[in-house]
Amino acid sequence: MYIKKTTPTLNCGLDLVGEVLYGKWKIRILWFIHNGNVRPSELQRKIPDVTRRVLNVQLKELEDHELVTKTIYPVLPPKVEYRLTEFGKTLIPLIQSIGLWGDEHQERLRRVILKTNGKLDLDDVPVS
Amino acid sequence: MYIKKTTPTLNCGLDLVGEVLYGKWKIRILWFIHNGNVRPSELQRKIPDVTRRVLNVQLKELEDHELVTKTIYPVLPPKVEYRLTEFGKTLIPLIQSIGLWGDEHQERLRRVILKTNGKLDLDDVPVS
DNA sequence: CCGGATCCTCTGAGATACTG
DNA sequence: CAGTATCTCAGAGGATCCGG
Repeated sequence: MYIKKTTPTLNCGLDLVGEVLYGKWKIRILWFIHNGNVRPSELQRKIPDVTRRVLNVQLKELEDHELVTKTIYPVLPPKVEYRLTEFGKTLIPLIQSIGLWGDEHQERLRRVILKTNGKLDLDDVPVS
Repeated sequence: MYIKKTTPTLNCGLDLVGEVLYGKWKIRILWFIHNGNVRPSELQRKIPDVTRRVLNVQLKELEDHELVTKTIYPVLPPKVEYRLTEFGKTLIPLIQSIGLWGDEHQERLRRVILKTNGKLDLDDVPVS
């Protein structure tokens, strides 16, 4: 899940949040970082579908938006760590609530999503 | 602000929420509908930047996902009303929390967003 | 282990015009 | 007032390769 940039006019709080959370993997990244320092390679293992390039791009944006900080250790092999800023941490409860809501309504959500996507499991559909 | 479809594998609640909230205007639509019945023309006045086509597409998806219901009155001129389902209503507190967080951190958010976008309001910048 | 640069794909969403 | 059909396009994000 991710939130995407949209509004030309940034009036309400909802718009502003959209700006900083925009990006396909932002929310997941924040979630995985939320308890401790994380290295890029760990992140990639946790989120296997994202490529390194995109991961870096989105981390950079999160950094620019002051939600995470990046620490570079001048060692060999290179070591980099990300962690949430205090500001970033204030976002975690929200992400958690959203995740909880999703968990609570998991069955219904799966049902309506499947219904809509038309990705019915053809395996289960009788030919009749 | 909007949440976009993403995850091929729908494992956690976060992913599921992403599926149903995916769409550039979904969250705003839900927000505007959240206290009462709303007609398409009203929605468009509230969200002037969206086109009728896209509005219809997203409303249809919200309907398919059982977050809103559509009522068609067989009268002339045509009259249509949308309202939240009970399921849809359970989502409102989350949207509200996000909006509140955005409002609370409004100034900081504007700052970092402007900094990043580089879209400084040239009007307000003294020539000096 | 880490990041950056290039190239390419794909699809959501805008514009427009037409019907009931 | 409400809905649908085409056409088009930007740009987010994926694939790959290379360099420190």
